[in-house]
Amino acid sequence: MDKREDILQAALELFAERGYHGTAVSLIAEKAKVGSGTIYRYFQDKEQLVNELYRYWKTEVAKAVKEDLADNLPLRTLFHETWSRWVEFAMKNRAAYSFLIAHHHAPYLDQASVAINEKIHGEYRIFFEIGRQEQIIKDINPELIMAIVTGIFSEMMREYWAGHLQLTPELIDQAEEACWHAIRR
Amino acid sequence: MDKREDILQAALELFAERGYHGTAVSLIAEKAKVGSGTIYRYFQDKEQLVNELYRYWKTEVAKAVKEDLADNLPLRTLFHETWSRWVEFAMKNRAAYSFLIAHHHAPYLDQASVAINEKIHGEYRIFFEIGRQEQIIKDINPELIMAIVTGIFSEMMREYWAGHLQLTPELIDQAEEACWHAIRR
DNA sequence: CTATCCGGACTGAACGTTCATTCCGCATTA
DNA sequence: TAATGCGGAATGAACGTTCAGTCCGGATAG
Repeated sequence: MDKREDILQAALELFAERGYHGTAVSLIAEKAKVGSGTIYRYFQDKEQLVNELYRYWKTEVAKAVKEDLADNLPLRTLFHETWSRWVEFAMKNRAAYSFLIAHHHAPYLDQASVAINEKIHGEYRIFFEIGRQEQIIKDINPELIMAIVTGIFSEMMREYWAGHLQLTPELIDQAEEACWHAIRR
Repeated sequence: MDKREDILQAALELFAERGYHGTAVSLIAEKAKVGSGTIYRYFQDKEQLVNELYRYWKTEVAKAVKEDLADNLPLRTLFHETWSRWVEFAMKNRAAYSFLIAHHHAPYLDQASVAINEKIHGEYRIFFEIGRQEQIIKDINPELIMAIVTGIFSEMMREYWAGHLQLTPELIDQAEEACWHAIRR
């Protein structure tokens, strides 16, 4: 019984559902089945808790997307593989992905969290920059390419979680293809 | 000097920047230069205030996008016109658009707000459904089409406001074209 | 083996602060 | 004078955080 894990898990779910300011520390304690004081044995304060969560899951997604990924795949194949893994992660870890997009630009994220964010963002962007040079991807600002891909993906997940969209394998493929049409030359 | 307007404007900017739970009523009062009690002369409580704001601006965007819009335009032209108006609105009313996307699925939105949401959502979707029948738009779930378009658009604005993207007229056109490529047949 | 002791993980009541909301007296207008 | 609009101090609930005390498993003493 790892209390630190229990606290992180409870906080993740509550922050994802109710937001940072909408979640009282006592509520996290209750859900994690610990005394509220215990939270302060593991985390300096509420802000450190949310940052630790953010960095942990941001890194987890990046790991899940990258691991055992053959390099020198053609870009279209790489895109397909990445898209699939992203979907798989988001569906397996709804609270985590939901938490990440909700806190993406939150003012209480500290320097370290912002740094991790930019690092990972850059790792994805580089692929589109290469594709652009190879004239596979549209000749437009790679930041816009990133916005298109992440925008489509996160909105699709939001609508799925809101119950407006059924994520069948066909729909996931259709979304991927549409996304590719948006960014390919 | 209309205090009700002052309160709505102050609340809009604060909610957009700091979120609902992150904004104290006293802060709204200070920014609007009224006593905190005055807010309760115009609004039942904080929740009614946020809902009134939401419905007001949701309706405003819809109006701005629709007004004086010729019907029987070809869908591609209609899409261009809508995209342009949407951009114009978002840039002229940063706080309002930012507020709207931040509170899109918030749990404190009441029935009336959700109803307006669905009504306007449906008005947009119908165009894509027609385009689908006319075989101009991809033969996929119209909700996915909606998610693609709103996802690209709102992510683009977020990145612009975060300072990561310069919204030049060319970039706006490029984004529109990319978005069209995603959804056209 | 049993009894006693001990460190520190843990709890939750309590603290000071901040919150949303109410209340009341003053100012303004009629 | 009476009625209304308003500001901001007052109120109590809820917040994040603290801390005195409890509990428990293992070390020590008998």
